[in-house]
Amino acid sequence: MADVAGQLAGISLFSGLLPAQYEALSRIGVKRSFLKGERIFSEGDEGTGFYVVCGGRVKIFKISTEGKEQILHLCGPGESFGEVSVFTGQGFPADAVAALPSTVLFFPRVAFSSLIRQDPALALNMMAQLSERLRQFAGLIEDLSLKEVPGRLAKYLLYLGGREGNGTVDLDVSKGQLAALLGTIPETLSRILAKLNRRGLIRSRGAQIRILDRRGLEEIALEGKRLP
Amino acid sequence: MADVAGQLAGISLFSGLLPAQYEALSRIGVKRSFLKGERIFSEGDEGTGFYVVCGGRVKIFKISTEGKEQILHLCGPGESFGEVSVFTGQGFPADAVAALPSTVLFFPRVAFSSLIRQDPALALNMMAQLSERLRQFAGLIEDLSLKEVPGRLAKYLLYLGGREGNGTVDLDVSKGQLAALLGTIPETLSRILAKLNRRGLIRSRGAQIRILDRRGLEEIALEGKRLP
DNA sequence: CGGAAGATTGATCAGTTTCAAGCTCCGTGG
DNA sequence: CCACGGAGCTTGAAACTGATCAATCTTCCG
Repeated sequence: MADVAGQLAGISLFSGLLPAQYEALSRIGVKRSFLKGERIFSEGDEGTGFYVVCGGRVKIFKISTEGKEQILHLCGPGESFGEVSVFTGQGFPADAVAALPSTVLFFPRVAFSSLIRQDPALALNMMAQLSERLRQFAGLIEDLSLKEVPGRLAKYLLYLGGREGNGTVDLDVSKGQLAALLGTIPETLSRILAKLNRRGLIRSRGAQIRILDRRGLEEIALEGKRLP
Repeated sequence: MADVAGQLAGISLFSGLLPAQYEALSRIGVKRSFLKGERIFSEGDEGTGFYVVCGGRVKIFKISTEGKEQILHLCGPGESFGEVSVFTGQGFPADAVAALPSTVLFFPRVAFSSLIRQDPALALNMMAQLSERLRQFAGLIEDLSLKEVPGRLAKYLLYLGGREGNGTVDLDVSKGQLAALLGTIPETLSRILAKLNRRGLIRSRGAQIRILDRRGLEEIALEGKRLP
C-alpha cells in the first residue's frame, strides 16, 4: 500500500500528518475506478464513507424533476467529496458522477471516524475542508440569487483567466456542463457568449476564449443585475 | 460564570461534553447583546471567532449591489454562526445582523481552536454542525436553481406546518424577510400568496396561514418548474 | 462518408422583477 | 380619543430575463 500512502501526501485534507497516520489512512482507504459518466452515488444513498479524488474529475450535482442540472462542485485530484454523510449519518445530499475516467480513494465512515477521533490535526484539516466548501457554497448561493447569468459567466471567465491581464483561457468543461455550473442551459449560455463577443469583451472560438476587455468583464461580474 | 455554563448544556454543538469542558468553554465565551437591526459583522470582516445564539435571532445574509438580499440562514437559540472563519482564516463570507434583540456568546478563534485540539468530542460536534449547514446550503442551492418561487414557498409552508395534516401556521418572519429567505422580493411573494389563496390551497390573513390542501402544496413544492 | 452529439440561432412564452400607486395596520402625538 | 404618518403589504401595468421549442449548423469519430 506504499503507493496509496504516497498519494496521500499531496492531499490537503491530509497535510501535516505524521508518517504513522499516513500508514493508518492507507490501510483504510480503498481505491476505486469509474468510467466517464459512471455514477458514484445518488442523492439519498446511505453514506457509508467519503471519497478523495486521485485522478480524473467528479461532478457533484442536483437534478430537478424536469431534468435540469445544477452542478454544486467539480472535484479534481486532491479534493474530497461526500464528507457530509460521514458526520450527519443521513444520506448523501446530492448526486456524484465521474465527469472523466476517474480513480478515487474511498474511506469508510466508521474507520475514518475513529481515526479522526485520535488525531486532532486530521480533525482540524477536515474542519478547514468543510469550512472552505461552506464558503464556496455561500458564494454560489449569492451568485444564483443575486446575479444574472452574464454576471456569473463573466466571473467564471475571470476566474479561469487568473490574476493576469488579458489572455486566452481554455474552458475545462463542455459548454453544456458550463451551463449547468452557472445554473442555466446551453442555449442561454450560447447567446450570452455571442453577446460578449459582439461587444468586444471576448473572442471565443470553441473552448478557446480570449479575454479582450478584462475591465469590462469585471463590471459585468460585479453588478448584480442589468447590463449597462 | 455558572450561568454561562448552564446555557452551554442546551447547545447541540456542545452536547456530550464533560463538566470540565463546559467550565473551559464558559471561561472563554463572552456574552454580547445586540439591538434589533444591529450589525454583528459584515462580509469580509476579519473572523476573530464565532458565535452561538443564546436568545433572539440572527440573520446571516448576502446583499447585492442593487440592494436585494438573500438570507442564508436565520439562527435561533442554540445555533452557531461564523464558524467558517475559525478554520479558513479568511474574512466572514456573509453579513450578520440581529433580526430581533439578541444575546450571543462569542468564542475567540484562538482559544476555541485550542479547546478543539484537546477534545475530540467537541471536534466531532463541530464537524457535524458544519456538515449539517453544508447540507442545508446544498438544499438552498437546489431550490434557487431548480425551483421557482411558488415551489420554494410551498416547501417553506409545508416545513412550517410540520408533518401533520392541514392546519394553521404562523409565519415567524415578516413577509419582506420571507421574500429574502426565498430569494425573491415582497411583490412577488405577495402575488404568489394571493394565487395560492385563489386556488384554495391556503387561506392567509396577515401572518396566519391555514393550509387547506396539503397535497396540492406538496405537488407544487416537488415540481421544479411550471405550475400545472 | 455518415451520423450522432454538441453547439448555435430564431421565435415565442412564462415567470419574475421593476416601477408606480394605493391600501392597511399601528404607534405616536396632538 | 382620534388623526396623522409611516412602514409594510398589496395590486396593476410594463419591461425584461431566461426557458422552451424547433430548426440548422458544426464537429468529430466510427
